[in-house]
Amino acid sequence: MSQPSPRLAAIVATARTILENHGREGLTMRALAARLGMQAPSLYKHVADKDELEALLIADALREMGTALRASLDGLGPRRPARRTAVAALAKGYRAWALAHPHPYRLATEGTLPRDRLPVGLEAWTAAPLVEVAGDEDRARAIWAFAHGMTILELDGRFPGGADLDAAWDRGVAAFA
Amino acid sequence: MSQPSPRLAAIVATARTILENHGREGLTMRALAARLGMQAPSLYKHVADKDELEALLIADALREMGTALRASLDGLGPRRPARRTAVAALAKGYRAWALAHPHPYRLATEGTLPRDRLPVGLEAWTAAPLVEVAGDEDRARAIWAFAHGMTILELDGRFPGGADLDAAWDRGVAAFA
DNA sequence: GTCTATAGTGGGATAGAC
DNA sequence: GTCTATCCCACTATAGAC
Repeated sequence: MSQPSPRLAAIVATARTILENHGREGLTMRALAARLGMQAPSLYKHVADKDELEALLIADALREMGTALRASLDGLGPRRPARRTAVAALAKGYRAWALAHPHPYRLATEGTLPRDRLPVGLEAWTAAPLVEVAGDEDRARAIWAFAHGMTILELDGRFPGGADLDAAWDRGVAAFA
Repeated sequence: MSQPSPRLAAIVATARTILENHGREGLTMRALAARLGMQAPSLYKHVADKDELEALLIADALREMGTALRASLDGLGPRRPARRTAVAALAKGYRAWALAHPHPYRLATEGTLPRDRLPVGLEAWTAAPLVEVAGDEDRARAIWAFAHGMTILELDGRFPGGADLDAAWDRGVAAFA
């Protein structure tokens, strides 16, 4: 594992800022270069292509999500919580991270995951807290589908204006407890 | 309500074919015109812009989804089924339609819904079977989120290769029964 | 490692003649 | 309602000089 050059780290950090502020479509090689005070072609000395840059951003997002999920469980204290308590905590942490970082969340969860370009084991590491709490993989997948569905539908403005999304989340958490 | 011209109907039908075969990105005004044996600018005599064309396709998809959901319930016979039975039937019909028409499903469920350009009441009509079966709107939203999450994650290849998705669906259906 | 220049691709949309 | 001609935009990526 070689350390990334500081220059590359700066590029990724700036790309993340643009992603947060302007979404995936706003993240162009030109915009990124301009913000770094360089020309777009120069970026290709640091990154093979745009897909590689996106993969780096996805990896960052997955690491942050995994950290957020673990922090949610840590907040419950040292004793092993009831499953419903744990699922509720994970759901809360999941939703909170996604709403705080909608564009990185989309990048990391929509479309095909570039598994070839991600660190080995990262995807599983991110999901591990949920798998552990759910008890088995089938339930974990169902809970994840519920959480992702609620999140992406909320981000896309799919629920009616007056919808009580807290209540819908509670229904799902209760169902899977 | 004026009837659409037969020409417009043909344009939408051809657009649907391209969408089914090549996805949203494959549906360009040029490709559509070529398939119709005309030039791209001519399309603008029938449609204001590409967004309007997409809205027509979304409306078609919503009508088909609503029809498919109703057919799923009709298949259960004249007697009022138990909720779990009804939810299972809706889930099966929902997933089947989406897998049979992945690109129209994506178009109709991903991103912002152009409500201004859709027939009034269509969105609610599509969702009505689920709302009725669920009993209340919070549960309906939770079930929809689960179904959409399962569907879109499956379409995006997000589950591991060996995942038993039938089992995950069953878990969700059972949870919401 | 940065630059300039530019290739190559693709897209949505309009003007005006017929 | 269709055509031709065309504009404008934006993007990724490469070549070669410095």
